[in-house]
Amino acid sequence: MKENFARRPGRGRAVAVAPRPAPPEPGALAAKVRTMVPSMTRSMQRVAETVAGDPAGCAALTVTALAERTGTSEATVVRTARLLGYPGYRDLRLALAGLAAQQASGAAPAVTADISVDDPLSEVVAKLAHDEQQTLSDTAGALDLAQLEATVDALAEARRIDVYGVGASSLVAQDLAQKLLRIGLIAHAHTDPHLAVTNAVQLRGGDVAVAITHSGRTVDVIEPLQAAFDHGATTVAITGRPDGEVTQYADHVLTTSTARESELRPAAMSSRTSQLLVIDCLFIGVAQRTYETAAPALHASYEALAHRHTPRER
Amino acid sequence: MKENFARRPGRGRAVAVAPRPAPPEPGALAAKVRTMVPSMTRSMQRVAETVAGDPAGCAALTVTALAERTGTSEATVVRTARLLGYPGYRDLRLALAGLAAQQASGAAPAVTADISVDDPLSEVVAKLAHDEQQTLSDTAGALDLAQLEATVDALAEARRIDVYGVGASSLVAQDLAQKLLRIGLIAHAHTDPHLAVTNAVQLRGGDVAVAITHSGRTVDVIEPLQAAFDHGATTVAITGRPDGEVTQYADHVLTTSTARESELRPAAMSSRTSQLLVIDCLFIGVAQRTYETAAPALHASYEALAHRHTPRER
DNA sequence: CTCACAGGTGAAACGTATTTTCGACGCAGG
DNA sequence: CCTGCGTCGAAAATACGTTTCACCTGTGAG
Repeated sequence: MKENFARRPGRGRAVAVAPRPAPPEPGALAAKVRTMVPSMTRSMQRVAETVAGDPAGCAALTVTALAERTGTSEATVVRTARLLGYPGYRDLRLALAGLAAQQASGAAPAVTADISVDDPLSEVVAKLAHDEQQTLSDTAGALDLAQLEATVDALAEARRIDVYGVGASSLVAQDLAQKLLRIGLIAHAHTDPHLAVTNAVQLRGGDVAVAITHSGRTVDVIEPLQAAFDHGATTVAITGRPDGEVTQYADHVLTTSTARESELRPAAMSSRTSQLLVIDCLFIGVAQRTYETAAPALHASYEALAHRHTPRER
Repeated sequence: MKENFARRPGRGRAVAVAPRPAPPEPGALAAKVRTMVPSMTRSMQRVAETVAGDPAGCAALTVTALAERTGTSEATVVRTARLLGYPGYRDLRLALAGLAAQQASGAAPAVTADISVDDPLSEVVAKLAHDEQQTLSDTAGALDLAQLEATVDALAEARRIDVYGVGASSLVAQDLAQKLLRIGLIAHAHTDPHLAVTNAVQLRGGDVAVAITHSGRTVDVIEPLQAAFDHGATTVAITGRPDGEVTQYADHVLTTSTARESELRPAAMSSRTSQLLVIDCLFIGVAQRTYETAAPALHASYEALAHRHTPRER
């Protein structure tokens, strides 16, 4: 496309289409429309106003469709786009899509309310996601890095690691054990309180015991931790209640945070998110410190599972 | 396996990507790219990553230009756009413009860097928390509400519910089963593939089977789901790969999203966050629908555990 | 080692959307 | 009524997006 010197010379206003007069604006389109409208012909005004009134809708339209909708022709639509500072309709349309996305995202009214019985599912999803995100930032912000570091160091050099958790926390305990096993450490999660105590008394200095309990008062978890503590193991408590009984027997305490709970959303639910974040931090921390052995171990465990997947597809 | 699905004639197989799988999303594009990239061919991956890396820049490009920039052909670009859920490149471009506008206005630089071996712990915590938050919004944004609703309905009225998951997903499976049990449903999580199949063949119409697998290709989970499917149960797949084999035997597919993975952060890690959010949504949804029985059941299970906590409080 | 096959890939044909051209029409002032 | 000026849209011209199809590459069987 050659230079457009054949442009109409008569109208001084319509010079918006010089080589590059101004970069097409992102969202200040409505304003542009307002300032330009007076200098437009009737047909162009219709187009401009339609576009400004419903960016999202118009972004979905082709020139032809928009022309029909405004009762004008394609040529007029293109002319309007030019007047608004875009090289052509295609670019106006792009800007329109951007504008639509902006005002759509701006319309996020922040969902902090509780989940209620008659919330539609879309609301439930939004609220849950929001709550968990909140829990994550709370946890990350409140984590005691010194305690975390100490725990990581202890884990990285442990001869053997026991993890205690019952109920909802048992899953978190298993998650931690699984992860540590994957990088070559000797870790075991105990769900049965009797077996947990039985194992705990086998621990000695250099071993690590981790207790996970949201309430900090779960006896089934406190007992094995105490046993481990008494036998000289390094003990760690991951709990939402730093003042709970469990911390009495813990060398290191990692505090998880609690989200607002409601009838439909028991505390166990949000505490899990928080606990898992702490677990992940521990895992990464340990993996970093034992990178030489962790990396190949991770790889090996991945390889070992490959044949358990269906072969085809990429 | 036999083809005894004549009982339910209307049942479609392998239709996870039907004519209109999901309306093209506005901003959840980066997430979509991540979930789809693994199932893409090399050339398509290049296109998808270029597009995800510089939405603003790419929005200004024509098919031809983008093809050249990625060293591929127009055909590949269009194919990629299709795979991402858009009718064609034109619409992908529109979405790109929207995304660009969004992140321009958001202006949040975000710490998206990978976690590396020598990051200090404070950095690790921040990055992990951020990544998981990202995963949560991605998942929430990409969740197919219709599928979710259908699943919730099926679960709420199920005579019996079986959940399959192995490895990291087994914890998620257990979590779901635990939660459903708490509100009075008959749910069981199967970790042992043999037992899972054995149980699956006992299912019949009105029962629900849920398979959880990030890869979508875990045979130990696919087999029981197929057995359940063949026996007339309503089947649900929770997977990060909507094109995986598991979806062939699933009446409803719930897609989880995938975060960027790195050497220190295997995919299983972020998929868990995503899976758990889906689980929670299912749980709340079911609890809402069965509120009359769910509320007292929740209360009862809470009471039952009270004596397991140390009496004193601070 | 060769062959046949499956699937990914891009060149080019094809159809559609956008842009440009050009003449018709309306209107004001001679 | 004619003339000049400017708006407007139909249709031609072009750019762009989409589809087709043949090639190429890698793979598994003979």
